Amino acid sequence: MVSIRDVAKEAGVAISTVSKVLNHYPNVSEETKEKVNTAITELGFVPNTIASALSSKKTGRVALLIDVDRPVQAVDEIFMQYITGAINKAKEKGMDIITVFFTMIAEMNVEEMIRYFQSQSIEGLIICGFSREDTALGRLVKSGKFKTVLIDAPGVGENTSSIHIDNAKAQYEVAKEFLKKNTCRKILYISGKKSGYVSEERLKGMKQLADELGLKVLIRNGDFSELEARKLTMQYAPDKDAIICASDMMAIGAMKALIDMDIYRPVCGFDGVSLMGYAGKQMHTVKQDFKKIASNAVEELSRLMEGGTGQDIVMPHKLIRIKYLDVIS
Amino acid sequence: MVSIRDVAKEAGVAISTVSKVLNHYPNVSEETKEKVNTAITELGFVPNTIASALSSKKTGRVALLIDVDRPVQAVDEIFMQYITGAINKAKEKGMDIITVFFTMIAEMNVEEMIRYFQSQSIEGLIICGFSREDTALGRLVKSGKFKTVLIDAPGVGENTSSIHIDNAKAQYEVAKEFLKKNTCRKILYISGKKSGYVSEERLKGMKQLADELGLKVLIRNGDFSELEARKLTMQYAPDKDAIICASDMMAIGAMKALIDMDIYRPVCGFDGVSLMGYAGKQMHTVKQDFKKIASNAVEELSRLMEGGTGQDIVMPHKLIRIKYLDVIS
DNA sequence: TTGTATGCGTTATCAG
DNA sequence: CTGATAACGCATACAA
Repeated sequence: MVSIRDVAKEAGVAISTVSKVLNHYPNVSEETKEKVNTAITELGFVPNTIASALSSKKTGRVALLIDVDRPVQAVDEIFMQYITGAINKAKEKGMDIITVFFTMIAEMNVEEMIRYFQSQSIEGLIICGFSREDTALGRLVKSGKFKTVLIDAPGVGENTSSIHIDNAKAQYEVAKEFLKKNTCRKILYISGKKSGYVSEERLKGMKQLADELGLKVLIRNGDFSELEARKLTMQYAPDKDAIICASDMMAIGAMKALIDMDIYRPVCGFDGVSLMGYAGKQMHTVKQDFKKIASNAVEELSRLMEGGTGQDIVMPHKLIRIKYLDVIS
Repeated sequence: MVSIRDVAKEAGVAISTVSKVLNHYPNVSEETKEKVNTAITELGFVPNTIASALSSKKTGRVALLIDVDRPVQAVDEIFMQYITGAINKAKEKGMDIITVFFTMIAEMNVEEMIRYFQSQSIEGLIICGFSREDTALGRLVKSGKFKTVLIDAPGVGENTSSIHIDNAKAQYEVAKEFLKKNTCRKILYISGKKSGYVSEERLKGMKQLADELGLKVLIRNGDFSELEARKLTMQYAPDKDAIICASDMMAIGAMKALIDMDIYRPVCGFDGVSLMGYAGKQMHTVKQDFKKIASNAVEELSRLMEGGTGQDIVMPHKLIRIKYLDVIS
């Protein structure tokens, strides 16, 4: 392997000089800069990030933590968007990113987690799917050992930022739009998890709209499960006018149930996954740009690692309707 | 940060001794092993993988190369399976894995690719979605600079292994099973890419069956595209008895087209993605365990990196039928 | 503006 | 079986 030392020799300068041009230091004459650069290309020199990291004590490595326990396909779509968005932006910024699944650290206590990430020389974390119940992970974040960006979870602090859409507003808007097309008064609202942040936000939006329009809303928790939504629909839908769900998967479960029951009720979803195109009916939903969100999360993490302080970032959303032919073309 | 040096001091031994117990060298007395280990836990020492890698010149880092250009959802499911399978196994083996998308290296020539992976201290590659047309990537593999495992592509060599199911056999079997339930003679076979390895293998299996059963098969390339399969179905299905596709996505496209045309023909798929549950009809298909395949790929790569020589690995497959209620529960 | 020297935390070689 | 000590490739404070 050709090292900085060989480059120095070839260019007839000192090692430190090479290092300086490599890291774009000021105070290097154009002349020597050129000498070094030609030597670099001639020798095909590749800086060794490992050595660089060891010496500078800056690895630029971050971990993308993802909550994949359940093998649900539409969730795959969302996570793939997160992963591609994050990885591409990381490459662009010269950062190094590894993907870590919750299951890999599920059994660990805080100390073990810290040790694990330290041994991996991780400097920052991006967490998708953080829930209040996950106390170990929560304390890891609070420990301040790592700069952290939380996707879809609150918790802004000195070295923790949060990024998400305005879930309450989005739910309010999509439901409003949905009800404009379908005049209904008795609604079944299938919420997410009982004490989940996004679930609560969306529920808040729904309640606000219900107040404004004087709707009669029955609220049930579907746990973001397609199957659970199916059951709730079968149980409660018959005497309701419409079903509004806090996620597309639940909306699909509800729609499929309605078809099997052979009754029709309009259904409204949330997330904008392409599976909606296969559900049989075109539904209203909220489209989140997961890729962009992850991309911005990486950028925000980079800012934190450079000394910035935590902040709350709100991303835009769109109201859409998804149909099969759009999805496949 | 507490280092090996602190541990040595605490345990009252030399640095090198600590290193030896850390790496499970023989020739270390139980006594000193204990002294060192207690010191380690007391101090909460975490070995620095960066320093270790620099010194040993072994990073244990591998890259998982994935071909995500088209944003197709069922493909997401497959890639997520690959990713989780690979990452979990890598953690288990103490390897370090980064995910790289084809788009990130698409513009590079061989030299640039080599440089990129070297700068990342990558020692091995796992490639999913390699196609003959990708000459730069092909030459990267042949360069021998990195140990490589190819998923679903041929190319066994000194330091290259290949892992895949027996595509010809699987296509033969699933089509046979399918035709046992649906007595047909005139078949539309929608193949994948014209000169793709898996496509050719599957086509081979189909042809063999056609010979055996004296079927009349019209072969068309669907390019693994749902939309293309839809078009082909609309064009050719009316005077055929059944449609057999080289992928589930194309099978779904065909099925949806048939529904829209309001005619019925049995359809057979290949891959076993859960989206099949949403297609409206229960179809025959081949189930691949993508997670296990990726997991084994990592294991194989590890073997290569330890000096093993390349080999061809054939994974098992299953014939199944997917229905909605199975998918969501 | 450039060069020298030291250290980052390990591993590995070789003496003892 | 254990301990010095020289690398590994680079960054950086400091001297020139």
